[in-house]
Amino acid sequence: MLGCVLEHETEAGLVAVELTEVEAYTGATDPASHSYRGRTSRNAVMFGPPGHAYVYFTYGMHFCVNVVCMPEGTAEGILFRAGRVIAGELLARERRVRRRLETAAAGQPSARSVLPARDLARGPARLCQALAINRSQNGADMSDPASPLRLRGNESDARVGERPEISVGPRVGVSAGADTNFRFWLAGDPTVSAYRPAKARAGGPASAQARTT
DNA sequence: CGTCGGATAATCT
DNA sequence: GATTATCCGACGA
Repeated sequence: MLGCVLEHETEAGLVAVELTEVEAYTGATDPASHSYRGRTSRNAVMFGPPGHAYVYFTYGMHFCVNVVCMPEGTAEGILFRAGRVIAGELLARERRVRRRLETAAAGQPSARSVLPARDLARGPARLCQALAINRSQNGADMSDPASPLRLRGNESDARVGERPEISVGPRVGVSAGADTNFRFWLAGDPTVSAYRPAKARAGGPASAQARTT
């Protein structure tokens, strides 16, 4: 998927990103996968045909998008973690800034300067913000060129034909399966998100028992 | 620059 | 009731 283009056409216009960072989730064999414990209403799309979008809501405020990768019944997919905006940067910037203002609305106005271009889709939830991907895109067929949300190759990239250098490492923010190197990114690309380990449970496993109030 | 805590609600146990 | 495939601003170096 690295180097491929994900684009979303809405009434507001088109935004496209070249994927620079992805993660694999291998379902039944992967304790970090949402589909590890079988089918639920949330992950149902993962059990469907490949090429469709599995969009999920997390942390009470963020969306992330995967592409289903295996035949019906096998719930494996690729999470799109980051991309470089190659079309519709103004629209992407609008969406990202608007979200930022909404978040800060209750507090004091932020005196921060302009968002750097590399941060527009740097991270799975930011990528969904920039592309306006939400619950209503869950199940969309991204393999259909006529679909508003679609995947394609990147024929216009000057690097076509070259072999990109791909780095590999553990996935971000997962606790189970943290030792599996299922994260892949274009080496040295500035739009790749920063690695963060899963949030440690306060004080470690021992204090989890102590905290029984 | 790095590290930390709060926000915030669907989902699962 | 706990956890979460995250982001942002604050703070300290």
